[in-house]
Amino acid sequence: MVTRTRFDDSDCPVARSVDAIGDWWSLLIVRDAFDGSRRFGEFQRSLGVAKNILATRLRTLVDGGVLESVPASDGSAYREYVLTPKGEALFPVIVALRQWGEQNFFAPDEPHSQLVDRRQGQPLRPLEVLSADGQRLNPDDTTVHKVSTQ
Amino acid sequence: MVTRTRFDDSDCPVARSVDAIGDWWSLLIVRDAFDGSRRFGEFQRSLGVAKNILATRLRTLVDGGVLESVPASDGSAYREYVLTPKGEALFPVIVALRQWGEQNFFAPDEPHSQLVDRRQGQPLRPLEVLSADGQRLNPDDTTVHKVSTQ
DNA sequence: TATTTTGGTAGCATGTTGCAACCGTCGAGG
DNA sequence: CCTCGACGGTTGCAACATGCTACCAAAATA
Repeated sequence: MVTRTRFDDSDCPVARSVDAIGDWWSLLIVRDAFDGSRRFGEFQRSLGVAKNILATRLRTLVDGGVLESVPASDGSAYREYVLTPKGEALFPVIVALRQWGEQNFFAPDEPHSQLVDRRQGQPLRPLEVLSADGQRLNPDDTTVHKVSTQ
Repeated sequence: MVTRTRFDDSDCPVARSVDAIGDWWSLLIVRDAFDGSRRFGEFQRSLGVAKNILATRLRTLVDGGVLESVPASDGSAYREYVLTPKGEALFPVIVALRQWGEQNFFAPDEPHSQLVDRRQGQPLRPLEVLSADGQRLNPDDTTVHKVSTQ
């Protein structure tokens, strides 16, 4: 089990997010789910993870509301794991990780899998952090505002 | 040590990213670094992590090119840990995690720390995944394009 | 010079991961 | 039906990672 409740009381959203999906396999499971994996065996073959680990991770993600266990779409008696709306909301996280990886871990000519617009077949535009009025922001342009109790 | 080289040969950028920063503490260290933490003790007090763990994480992040160990800015003989350009490029990842946490782990009226535009004091605009021509994309609008060897 | 702070390391208990073996259920073929 | 392989796990155990505490040297402070 992944039971790290140290920061459940944290007021930092990053900490709670990391608490939910911040281990090695969970993010890759979510990536595969975006990629179309649904069945236990699909995740297992794709990730090469031990079955007991996968089972506990899937349980944790289901308990955390990221995945949902639903009857198999092909009519069989098996079950499938699909992203909930909360899980789908992780899309920008996965895209951000993907773009960071592309830019920092691959030589310019090195082949890698690429996420593309299904319509145009074009790679995506790099994510931009924008202010409320649409200005591009760098880390230095932002600051953490501590909310005491409100 | 964090020695998970299982996916070093993976062609998926997400896997390589997760390999570099996908453990529980690394992302929180990076978050604190964006937040202004520089010294060993700052990270330790902020995170409440054991010192040996923090030491190994900092070493791993420095080895991975995310952080850099530089002489202390106050002229003392100590050293500081600052983000490299590669580390600064994680900004969208942290913002994405923060926004996901805000939207999914806090009651509407529950107080939490907030990242704001330093100029306006306004919270940031939610990240958007855009196609090359600027259209907003949902997960279903994208697909992974496998690059074989090119 | 004495004392505290800083930034670690060492040892050990505990928790987590991962491999392999096992096992009940499902589904297809005959 | 009946059998046999695939599916989706669980269990036991070994190896490894994590975390707590104690300790320590160098740097700052008084």
